[in-house]
Amino acid sequence: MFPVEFDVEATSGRARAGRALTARGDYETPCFMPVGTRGAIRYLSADDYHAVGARIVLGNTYHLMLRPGAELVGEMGGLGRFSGWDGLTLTDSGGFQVFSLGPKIDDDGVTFKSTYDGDLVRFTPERAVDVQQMIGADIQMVLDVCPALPSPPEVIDLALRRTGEWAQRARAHHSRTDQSLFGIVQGGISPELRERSAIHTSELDFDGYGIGGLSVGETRDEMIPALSAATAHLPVNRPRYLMGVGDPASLVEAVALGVDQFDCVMQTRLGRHGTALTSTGKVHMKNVRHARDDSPLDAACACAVCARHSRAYIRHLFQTGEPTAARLLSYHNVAWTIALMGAMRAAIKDGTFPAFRASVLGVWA
RNA sequence: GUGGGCGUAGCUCAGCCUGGUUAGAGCGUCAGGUUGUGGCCCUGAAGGCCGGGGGUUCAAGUCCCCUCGCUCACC
Repeated sequence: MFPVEFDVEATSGRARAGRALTARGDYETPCFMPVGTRGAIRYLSADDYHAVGARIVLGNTYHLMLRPGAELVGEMGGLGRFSGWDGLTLTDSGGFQVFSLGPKIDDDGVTFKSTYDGDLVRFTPERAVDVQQMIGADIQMVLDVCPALPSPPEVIDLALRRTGEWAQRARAHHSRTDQSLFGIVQGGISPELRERSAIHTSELDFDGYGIGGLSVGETRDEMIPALSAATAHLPVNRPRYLMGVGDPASLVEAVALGVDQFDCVMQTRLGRHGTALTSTGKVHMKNVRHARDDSPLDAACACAVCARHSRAYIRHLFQTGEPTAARLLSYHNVAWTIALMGAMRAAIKDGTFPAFRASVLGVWA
């Protein structure tokens, strides 16, 4: 386990601007990590990752294990080298697939039916660590149990207990010293359970801490107190990662509560299907009102798509089903979100974060 | 020219045989949704002189006659 150091460079209330160190380099926070589930951010290539300002790109253990296989990725030099990406990488453990694919769960692990060929796939905390060590991302996540919300208390409680036990097993099993391992806090929308989970997970002394099981059906008003309870009981000198959350209002609220990094598929999913994130809110690019609009997606955006292309052109590409449409909007949405995180970081450092937060909430809340 | 088939939403078609609320579907269009990703998926809306005319009937997209258009086969 690589002992991540996390330097808090500036604070504004509970919000932090920081720098985290991994074996292969550091990253500045607050940080948005685009999702490349199967080894690529959809429609983008490694060259683009730099251009949109990404520093860490996600991969998914479950998907990569099935195709092309963890051994193969390892043989090819690990996820970063395999995908031609010289920035940092993080693999999600497959815990979210426990939520999204509904496998059989027992105390020892989970059994998936492969989404590719129907084969049964057995996953335990130890197996998740082994597979992720082969895939070789800079940061790996423990296998957790992510229940849907709302779920009955006994379901949340069982998920919490298993996540805690599995975290301990993963921690004990992890051996790669050039790779960081993050634990994951669960507990539904209950502040009490979140506090308990945060304390228990912290005692295992991970390199960083994921906060999982949020944005899975609850409202933002339900999410905030649970998130607040979690970050309040996590160590200051380790990065906190709110998993799967990426809408601008939640990003700014989570940063205000001391979260440092995020991932989300929303940016690329919205981009593929025609919605742009802009400084004035969501814009549906398929709408006819853009047909003769020569202006960029967002006049305040510095990305390459906004520098070159009009709304009229992008709408045309969507109307005619050109794959470039999805590419351009995915590119913009990722770049836009990373820029938003950079603006938050700057605002925390120069003392204007409260005003910045209010302005974001004014558009997105 | 003769015989057959087809004309219903922007497109592809159900419905006609056996007449009966306000004529439906898929796709497309328009408007929303999308949160640790299978290029999807979900919700809502707009949009019809049922080719035209005449007839039968209490009632016609539906039955009858005429007509126009498209199409196939045969001369």
